[in-house]
Amino acid sequence: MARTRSNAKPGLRTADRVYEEIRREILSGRLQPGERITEELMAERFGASRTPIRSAMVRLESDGFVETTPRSGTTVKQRSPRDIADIYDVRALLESAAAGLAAQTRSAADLRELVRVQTEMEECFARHPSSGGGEIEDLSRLNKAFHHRILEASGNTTLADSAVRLMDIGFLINTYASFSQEEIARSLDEHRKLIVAIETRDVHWAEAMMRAHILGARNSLRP
Amino acid sequence: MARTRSNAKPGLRTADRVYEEIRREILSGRLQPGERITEELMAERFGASRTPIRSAMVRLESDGFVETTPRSGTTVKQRSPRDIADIYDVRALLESAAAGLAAQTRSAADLRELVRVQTEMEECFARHPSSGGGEIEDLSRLNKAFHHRILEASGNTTLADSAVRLMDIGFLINTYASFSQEEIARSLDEHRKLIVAIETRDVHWAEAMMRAHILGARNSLRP
DNA sequence: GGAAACGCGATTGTATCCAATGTGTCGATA
DNA sequence: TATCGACACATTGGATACAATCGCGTTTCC
Repeated sequence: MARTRSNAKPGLRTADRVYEEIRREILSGRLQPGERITEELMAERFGASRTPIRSAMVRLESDGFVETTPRSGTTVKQRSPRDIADIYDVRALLESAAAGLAAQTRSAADLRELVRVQTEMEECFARHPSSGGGEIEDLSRLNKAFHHRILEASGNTTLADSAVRLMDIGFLINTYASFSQEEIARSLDEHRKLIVAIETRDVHWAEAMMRAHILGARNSLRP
Repeated sequence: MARTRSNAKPGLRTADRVYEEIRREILSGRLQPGERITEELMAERFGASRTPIRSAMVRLESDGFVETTPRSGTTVKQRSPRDIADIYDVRALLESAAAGLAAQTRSAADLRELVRVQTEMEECFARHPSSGGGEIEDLSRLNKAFHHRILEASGNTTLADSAVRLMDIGFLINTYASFSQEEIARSLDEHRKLIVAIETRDVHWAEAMMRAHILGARNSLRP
């Protein structure tokens, strides 16, 4: 079998490329929960040997995206509605604390960046309110960037890392895709208020706003 | 020491054994932060090939114990005092929430187990108050079990997993080893009060007690 | 004498081969 | 016919061989 060796990015490890790609496929739903992943098949798909695939699998399992039972196989991890709800609860806990810290210590650049992302989100939503095609993914990406920036602004990298981890897992169910138009509009409105709270350094408001934002999203999920 | 393929547990993967062992060595301080880990050397030590070592390394990196720079090498991760303090802050956040939930939903078995672990800790401390030898490790292990049980009793596995992750990392600095005798006694006393709070289902007290317990430990750290 | 280029050794990244083990199928037997 | 067991196959786990790359010392050129 001729290994096509698609020499993608120089200096980047094949294992990393595989990890990113499979992760993306899981997050986008192209790989469904419970679906089986065999190393041989993936190796063929990526034109590589099983070695980098295995490396990627170990990371994916450690990051909670797949489940491996020894000598049996690897499957995309299933999550019960209860698990999803739990994830949102913990996110609410972590990110509300981060929002409070961000309100205290945010820099001017943090604020500018938040406004920029928010503006882009609103433009995206205004252009395609019907939300038919791939704009949902843009919206999800921007939303992630928004939350990411607040976490960074908190100044606590452990807090940020823990929350990002949960955000990634939570997006398995592709939040915005299950949101109605009204729910997206409400989410954007909450972002705006969050920005004001952080801008005016209103710690308690920022905390409460973030908590409400995330718990609200949790209750809007339709499995 | 010749590690001669002692495969103690049948059915357990070598990679898992290596992961556990290296992790333990990092946590116990036998592998110092910044120290280099070469696959070849580890393979020799474990009487295995590089393959399971690599697998373990990927997991260790994903779990935040080591750092790998491509084609350069793997080193035990360095953490600044600020990072350590941050970890404790997040633990306080997560575990206080868990304590509150545990106070609400704990079973009789949960409570019994907490009392059992606590009793064992106190006996251990009473036997060796001078804390010279390996009793510190017993104490650390029991302490971990105590916190672990409360996290489980919370009923939120995501919450528990996130906190356990941080606990493991935090023990890089081997909490109890830096505690004075008085500080250990105080810690045990806080555990007792925590048990009472959970027993009587006093949610707010349990939360506050846990927060105080962890933040107190943070402030007792001497780097 | 200093700086850049070259080459060597050390170490990681990938491929492939072999071993171990779980799974499913097919058949024998009560 | 249902159940148990053995055997073949599929798939992962580990070992080994090879390739790529980085660090660093040496050498050479200006």
